[in-house]
Amino acid sequence: MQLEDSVSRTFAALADPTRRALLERLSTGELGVVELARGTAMSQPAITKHLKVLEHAGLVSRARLGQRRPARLRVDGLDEADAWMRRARGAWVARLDRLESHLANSNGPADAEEPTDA
Amino acid sequence: MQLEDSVSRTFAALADPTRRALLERLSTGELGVVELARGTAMSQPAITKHLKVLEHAGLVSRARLGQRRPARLRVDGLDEADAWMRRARGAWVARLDRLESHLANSNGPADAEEPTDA
DNA sequence: TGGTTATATAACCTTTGAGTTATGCAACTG
DNA sequence: CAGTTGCATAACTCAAAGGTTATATAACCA
Repeated sequence: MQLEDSVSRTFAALADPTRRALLERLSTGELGVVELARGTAMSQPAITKHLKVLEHAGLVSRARLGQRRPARLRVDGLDEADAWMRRARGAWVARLDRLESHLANSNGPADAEEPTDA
Repeated sequence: MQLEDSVSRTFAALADPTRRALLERLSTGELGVVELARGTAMSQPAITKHLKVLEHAGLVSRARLGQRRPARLRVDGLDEADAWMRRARGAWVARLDRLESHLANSNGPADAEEPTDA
């Protein structure tokens, strides 16, 4: 996971409901590890690990505030993943549109569905 | 993974660069397993597995076309995950905005940063 | 019918992920 | 100083992810 690209790290970080819940809670303000651990039925080390994953994905940053290291959301951490999704959806929809118009124009578009390789 | 929620399945599916590459290739049209396997340096069973993950995430559907079972993109498969990201980003930005205006109005907003618990 | 092609499944291996408890360490507090 | 609090790390378990090869199934072709 260390060697993966940024988009993969972000999606992987978001793929865990526990981590998404942490992000939601952090949207109300910075919180420390112990505070995050309360109310999750999970141990403190587990939270630390999840925070490390989120930090690696660029979704949170850790501060140094005396004895505490509160986690803070990084809003732009979503940018790359969001861009990927937006681009993907755009391309897919565009293709479906082309396909529909093709279907409307000609009446024998089967060759667009049947790959030449098979 | 079977028991996970839909958003988690989608993000997990997108977290693998191989699967994202498959999706990109599928955006040019339906493709069968063997065709997808060509050019990926991966075995055919691996592709079948990835397709199953993508199908479970609602990102592709499999057709039955004679002997072949071509995979087709499902555009709306991204909807839930996209909605989560959009909602999250909205909430985060909103909070940062509140924080900034708060900082601009009063000059002692430290209590908004220091959780009462610590 | 027999052979080939497309796909799925089985069995296996290795790596990673997510969690635990126990412990260390640094910083604050009396 | 001693004690406590916040967090990190170590060492471990267990399950799942991602890949492989070998094999089964099923449809097409001659």
